[in-house]
Amino acid sequence: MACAALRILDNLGLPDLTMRRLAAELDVQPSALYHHFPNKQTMLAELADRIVATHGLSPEDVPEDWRDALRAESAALRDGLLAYRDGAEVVSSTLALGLGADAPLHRLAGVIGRGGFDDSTAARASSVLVHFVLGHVSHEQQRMQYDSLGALSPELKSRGLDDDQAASFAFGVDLLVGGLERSRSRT
Amino acid sequence: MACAALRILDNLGLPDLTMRRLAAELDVQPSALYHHFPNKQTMLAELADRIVATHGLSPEDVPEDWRDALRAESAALRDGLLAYRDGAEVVSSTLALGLGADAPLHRLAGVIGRGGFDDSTAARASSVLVHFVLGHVSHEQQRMQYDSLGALSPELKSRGLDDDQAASFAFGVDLLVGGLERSRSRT
DNA sequence: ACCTGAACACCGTTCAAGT
DNA sequence: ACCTGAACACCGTTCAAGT
Repeated sequence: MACAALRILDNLGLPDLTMRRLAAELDVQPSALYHHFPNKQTMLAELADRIVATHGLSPEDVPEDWRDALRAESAALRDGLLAYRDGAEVVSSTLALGLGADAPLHRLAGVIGRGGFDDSTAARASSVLVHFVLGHVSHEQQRMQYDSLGALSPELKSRGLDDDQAASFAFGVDLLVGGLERSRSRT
Repeated sequence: MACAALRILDNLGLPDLTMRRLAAELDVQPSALYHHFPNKQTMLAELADRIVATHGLSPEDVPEDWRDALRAESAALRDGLLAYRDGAEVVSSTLALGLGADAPLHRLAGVIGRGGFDDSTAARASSVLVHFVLGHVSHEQQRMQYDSLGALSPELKSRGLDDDQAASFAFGVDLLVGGLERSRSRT
C-alpha cells in the first residue's frame, strides 16, 4: 500500500502522487483509500516516516567522536532523502505540519547530547541542522529534476556537480559542528 | 493585482490562494489572469519577491560589525516573512524552484563577504542561513495557524512563546556566526 | 492589449449502498 | 471491515470570440 505510493513518488514525482492515481495503482476506487487514511496528508506522513527510516546507520558504523557521528548521521539522512524522488519535500512538509518524520531530529539531538551539550541546546542545534539538510536536499532534487528535463548538454554541466553538492553539504554541516564546538569553549 | 493576492494570502492563507479566487477578488474571469502571468507559480514568485523586498533594513541601521550585521539582517528577514501569513512557505517554494526570492541570499552573502570571507564561503554560508531562516519561520507560522485554530487554552501556552521562538531563532543564527568565526581562526 | 464564456482534464473528499 | 458508484465542490489552464 505505502509501497505503491513510494513507487508513484519515485517514478512520477510528488505532484503526480494523487489519491486517484494511487487508487488506480492499487486497482481500487479512490474512496477505498479513506478506509486506510483519514486524508492525503496522513498518507504522505506515513511515506515521510518510511523515507527517514531508511537512513538507518547501523550502530557499529556510528563513530564514537560526536563530531564525526554528527557528520555521518547527516550524510546518512541526506542519502535517505535522495533515495526517493522529491523525498526532501515530502519529509519537509510532513515535519512542518507536525505529522511525523521527526526521527532524524531526535537521532541528531541524541548525538549532540553525547557531545556534552544540554538538552535544550541539543534540540535547537539539531533543528537547525535538519532545516539545513532539508533545504539543501530539496534544492538538490529540484535541480536534478530540472536537469533531467534536458536543458543544454546536461552531462557537460553536471560533470562533477555531484561532488559540488556533496562538498557544499559537508560545508554546511561543518559550519554547524564548528559553531557548536565554539559555543562550548566560550562558556 | 499583486496586492489583491497578498490580501488573500494574509486573510485566508496559501491553500486558499487560488487563481479562481484571485480572479473573483479582481472581479474578472480566471482566464484573464493568464494575460498577466504565464502560470500560478510565476504569480507566486512575484509575491515572494515582494515579501522579501519588505525586509528592507535601511543602510544606516546596518551595524558595521559583520556579525551584528548578519544578526540584524537575519532578524529583518524573519520579520519580513512573518509579516504575511504563510510568507515563509511562499518564499521557500519560490526559492526552491529557482524562480526568484533570492535577494536575501545575496544580501546575506554580501554581509559575510564584508567579514573577510571569500565568495564561495560567503555564498555557501548565506545559503545555510537562509535554509535555516525559512525552515524556522515556516515552523513558526505553522504553529501560529495551529494555535489560532483554537486548541485548549491557547493563551496559556503561547504566553512567552514568542520570546521562545525569537530566542531559538537567535540561537540558530549565533550558531552559524560562531561557525563562521571559527572557520576563519582555524585557517 | 485585455477580457469573456465555455470547456478540458483533472483534484480531495463524502456517503449511501453493497459483501 | 472493506469496497463500489456516484456525486459534490472545487482546481489550473486553454482557446475561440469579442472590444
